[in-house]
Amino acid sequence: MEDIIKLILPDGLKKEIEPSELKKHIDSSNAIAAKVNGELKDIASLDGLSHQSEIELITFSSKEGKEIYRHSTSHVMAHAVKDLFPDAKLAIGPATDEGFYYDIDRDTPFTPEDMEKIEKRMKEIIKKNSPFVRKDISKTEAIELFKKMGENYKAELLQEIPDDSVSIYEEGGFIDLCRGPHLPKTGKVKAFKLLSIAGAYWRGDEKNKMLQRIYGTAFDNKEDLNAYLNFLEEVKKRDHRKLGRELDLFSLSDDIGPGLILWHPNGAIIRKTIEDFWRDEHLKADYKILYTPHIAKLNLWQRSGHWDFYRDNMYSPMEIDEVSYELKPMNCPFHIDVYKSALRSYRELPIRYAELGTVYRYERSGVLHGLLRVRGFTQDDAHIFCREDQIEHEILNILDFTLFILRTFGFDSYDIYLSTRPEKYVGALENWEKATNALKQALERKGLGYQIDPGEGVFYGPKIDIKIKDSLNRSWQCSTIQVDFNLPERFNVTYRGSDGKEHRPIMIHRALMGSLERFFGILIEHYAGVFPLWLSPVQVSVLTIAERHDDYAKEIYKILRESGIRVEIVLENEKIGYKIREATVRKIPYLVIIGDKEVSEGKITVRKRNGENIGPFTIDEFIGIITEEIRLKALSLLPLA
RNA sequence: GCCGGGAUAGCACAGUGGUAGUGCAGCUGAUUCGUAAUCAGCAGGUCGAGGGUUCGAAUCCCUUUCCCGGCUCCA
Repeated sequence: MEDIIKLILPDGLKKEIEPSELKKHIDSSNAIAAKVNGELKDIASLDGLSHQSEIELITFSSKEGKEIYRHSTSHVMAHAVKDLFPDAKLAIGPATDEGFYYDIDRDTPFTPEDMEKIEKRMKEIIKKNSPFVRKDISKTEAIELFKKMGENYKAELLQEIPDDSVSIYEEGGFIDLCRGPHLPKTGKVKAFKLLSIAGAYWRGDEKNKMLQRIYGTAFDNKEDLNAYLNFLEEVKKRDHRKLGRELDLFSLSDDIGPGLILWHPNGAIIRKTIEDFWRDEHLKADYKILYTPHIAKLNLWQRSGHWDFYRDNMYSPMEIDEVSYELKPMNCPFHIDVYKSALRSYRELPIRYAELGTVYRYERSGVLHGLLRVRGFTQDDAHIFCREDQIEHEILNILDFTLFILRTFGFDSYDIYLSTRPEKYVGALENWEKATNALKQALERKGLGYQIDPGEGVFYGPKIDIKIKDSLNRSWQCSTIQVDFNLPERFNVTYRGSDGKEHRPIMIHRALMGSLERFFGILIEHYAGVFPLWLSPVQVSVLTIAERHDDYAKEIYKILRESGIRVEIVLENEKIGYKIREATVRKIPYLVIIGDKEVSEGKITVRKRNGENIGPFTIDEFIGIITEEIRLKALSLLPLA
């Protein structure tokens, strides 16, 4: 048999080559590993391959390549840590989507200075360019080896590996348990950076010991590393907590309590604008708007099952006239009660109740985070009561509606997940089947790509989650659509069918933005605080050059205000440069400049947020332009005017 | 909740045991000015809270609240 290798180059090009030519291709493509007949292998293992095989060369540019690259870097880091701190015990050190980490057990915590030392040592290890050498040994041998080295976490991991033979990797005298593959040599690591230290439980279980996790990232060139570090800077600049303070949008107060948001006027007007939009669109989509109380009798929550399933997230009951009441963590039982306030006919269905419902949930103190994770928040909630045969159609409607709302804010790329039946569930298997299929069908009919999250559904029904991608391509989960068989059962919700008998409706829970607080936080970061005109707290600022222009400016201001524009006027005794700077820092979309020229012509000059000057306009022309931009909810300032 | 770090004027920060500081913001005055910061003066602090050590604590110790980075969890 002829020795032919089917080679797949990193760019996807296929070639048939002689084994002797392989090395040349590896070198020229800068491959760091290879897939042999679909299995990931070290470069070194390719030597002497003489049979017909298919070899795909892997470089950093592929997802697998990055993973191998960063995983190897984490080994180098562990090596450096062991060199500097021999008492440290190693746990696990995998690659992540953006980098890598290594969990380490050591009595004294690592300091930023330690990180510098570790980085320095890593550079030395990389400079030595020692090869990563794989060795296959028996499991018992391996356990003994790691026990002797004092690496009891590794020994524990080994106990659970079912195979008899395991692989270890050695590099410059440093040995680690590892499935591989790895870079051929440490010198392949071209650019890396240690980023942070944090606590992490051994195996992610809070009952276990807290270890120290060192995070880092690695790239195959300095430019990409720097680009990534710049991205992290950009994320910091956009932090909604920072922008929230700078733009005076919201605050948290020690005196009020953690996880409870104060919406300042600038944030509140944005929220009001979003709420108005939300309500208008819901009415158009044939939803009915509800308002319901913030507390209800404990009994209600017992009946709904929340008291059993959700108690950890609920606040302690309060006694009112010897009856226990609970702060609501969800809106559903209230909507059910409204449904039940009358006898319902099959002709009425679907009934769609929507509410901007404020709920309170206990979140552990360590997880609170600005607007993104809070204890009191307003859900853009709705519950749809429908017949079984209406589910698919309703889901289709909701999907359209959701994507429309999200697109309005500039979110047009999504990851969609379909979560199926978990181990603990209620309801008949057959219903689960039907509902899951209805969700699938709807997604497929919309041509929406989705992933299945097996077993990740809620105990009462399957669900669709939509994760949006923001302008930095980060994913956020906001929208959720959940089918529920449980609550209609528990509350004995019925409708009268065409047969005159009682039937059980299906309930669909759905939220589009999720929580207004969280969505607002995401919006702030998505826009970097530069809100589109329709959302901007101050849409136009009228600035004067000198005091003699005040009267004319006040007239302009009055006209704008009376046209429904959110406008302010700055009559301060300051130079125009100062006023423009102040307005620019506050990211105000349009500045109306009034000086001698404008007063004499009876017109206005406009400076756009991006620094561009437009005009002169008559005030009516300008109002025409911006009211149109507001009406369209345009995402960026109109290019021309 | 857990591990680590932190809290000093409205904001951003300096201050390692000996009289609490800087910049911006604020107030007052001067300046009347054409596209990202005019100048001068003034005022502003229980140094997160409580306790302790000390002749003396923003500084050292303990407790506590809150914040930050993670873990776990989630909208």
